[in-house]
Amino acid sequence: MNTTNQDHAELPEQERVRREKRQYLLSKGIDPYGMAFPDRESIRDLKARLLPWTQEGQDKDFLPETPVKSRIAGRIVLLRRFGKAFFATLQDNGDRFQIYVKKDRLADGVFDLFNDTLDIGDHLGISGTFFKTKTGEPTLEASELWFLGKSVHPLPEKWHGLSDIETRYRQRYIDLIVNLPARQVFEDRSRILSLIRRFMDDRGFLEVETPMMHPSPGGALARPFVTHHNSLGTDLYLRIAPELYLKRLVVGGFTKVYEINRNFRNEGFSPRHNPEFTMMEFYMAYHSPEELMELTETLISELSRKIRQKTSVKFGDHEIELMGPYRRISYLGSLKDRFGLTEKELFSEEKLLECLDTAGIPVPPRRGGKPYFADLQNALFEETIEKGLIQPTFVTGYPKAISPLARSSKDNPEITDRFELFIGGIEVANGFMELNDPDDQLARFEAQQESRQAGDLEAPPPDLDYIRALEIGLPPTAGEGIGIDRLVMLLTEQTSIRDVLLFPQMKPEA
RNA sequence: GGGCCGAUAGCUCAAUUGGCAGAGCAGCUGACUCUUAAUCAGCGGGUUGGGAGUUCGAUCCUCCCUCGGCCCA
Repeated sequence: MNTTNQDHAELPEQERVRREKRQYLLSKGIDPYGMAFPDRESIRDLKARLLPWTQEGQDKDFLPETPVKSRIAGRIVLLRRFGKAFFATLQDNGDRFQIYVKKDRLADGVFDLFNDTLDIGDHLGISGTFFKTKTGEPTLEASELWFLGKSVHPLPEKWHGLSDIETRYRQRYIDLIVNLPARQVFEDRSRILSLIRRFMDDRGFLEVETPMMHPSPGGALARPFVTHHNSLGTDLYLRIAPELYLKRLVVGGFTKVYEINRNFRNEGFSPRHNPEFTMMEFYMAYHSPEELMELTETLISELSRKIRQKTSVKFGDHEIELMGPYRRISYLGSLKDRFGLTEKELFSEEKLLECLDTAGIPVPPRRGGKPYFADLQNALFEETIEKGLIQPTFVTGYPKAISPLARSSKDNPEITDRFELFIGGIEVANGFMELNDPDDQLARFEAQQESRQAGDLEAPPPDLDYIRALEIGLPPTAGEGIGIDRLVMLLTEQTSIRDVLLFPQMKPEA
């Protein structure tokens, strides 16, 4: 990245020429980087104000009785020169408007100065009068111009734009300028976040912020990132989940809380995984998982209506209906049906291994700390059932062995009151009745500790302060986590998580 | 970690069997005061991602590396 002012000779021609223009402006006493531009009207506001004269099918000669004037600013994204006049398209906050600059309408020398130095990419301020061209295009004719920022690096070509995926992610600022649909995804993302907050606030939830740096990782099964606190002299872990802190708050008397923030898991990237990702977790004391599911259905269909103006989305090759109620299947029941197993065979290692073999699924390794049949069941479930859950489906009745923070079901102590929501084949939400028996919780932490000692790096160590909080007493509480990035993917119809993250994680540039 | 695919001008892409690396846009020069992918005439622009090898000769074949995409674990 060469940024010196003098040594232009070695730069690519286009950048050299732009830097020379910048120097020329300076020599004429014009600041190529401009100043604040007061009394500016946004292009969005200007377009709204002009609506009476610019609606579809209106005559090009239909103009306001008294001339409409405006001061707008924006980046030049298209430029058409005509010797003694030029048309340019300004882009301001994603909105575009055409301007027309005519030599004989400007003070002496002004036209040549701008015409000789303006390039696509530059920021320009203009004061002018609204008119329509002979083809009916709403246009602002310049009476004065201001240089608001020289762009010394050329933008991608106007027609094909920027399509190189790597550059789009690494130099997102260019992507956002030239690919307006990409920009729209992030506007939608922002609106989704604000709609979710309003939805939760309207239902009496309190938004809270709990630590991102944990002395001990917990609340999920995942490898953490480690960081170091210098003055404490101890390692800290970027959180893998806020769960244990949020439930401490329910113990503390906040009966309905939620947090929307980042979690960090030390794993690889994929079209559905980024090492840091956004989750909403929320907890409702005295409520049930049943109510969580209803709330989730309402939230998702409402978001879709507000963002997409309908309740269905096109996701990859699928048309997905997001209006509830969603289909429900049972974790163990679906396995029983799929493989024709009896209740007893469902827990037989021999029988489960047979099913894996038949389905051609690799056998998971034997691990300490939890019964092997649970890992076998899970491998079967993930490979045969989960992937096919395209339309929204709640899976209920997860086994206790893979649900270390969920309460056992009253009817069957081997399964928990837990559900996961799958949409488009991906896990979007995970909720359950929280385990609030401190002795049971301690026993499950100890089982995880065994897994950990047996080499399972995803199993977290016991959190004894959390046990102490449960001893104070957690009311019966239902809690859920919703993967916000994945929800945004669905609602914006993007099949890669990187297209809903402004700056997805990338390896360092060479 | 494994497999497949990709990286060529600022951007989007070509390049026959291994034989002087091209086009459009963008840029520069000139013409042009209603264009909108403006038009017309002319000109410049490359360490073909990096390194090694085979060859008289490599964008092309072989190997290694970097980055990216998809699939798998």
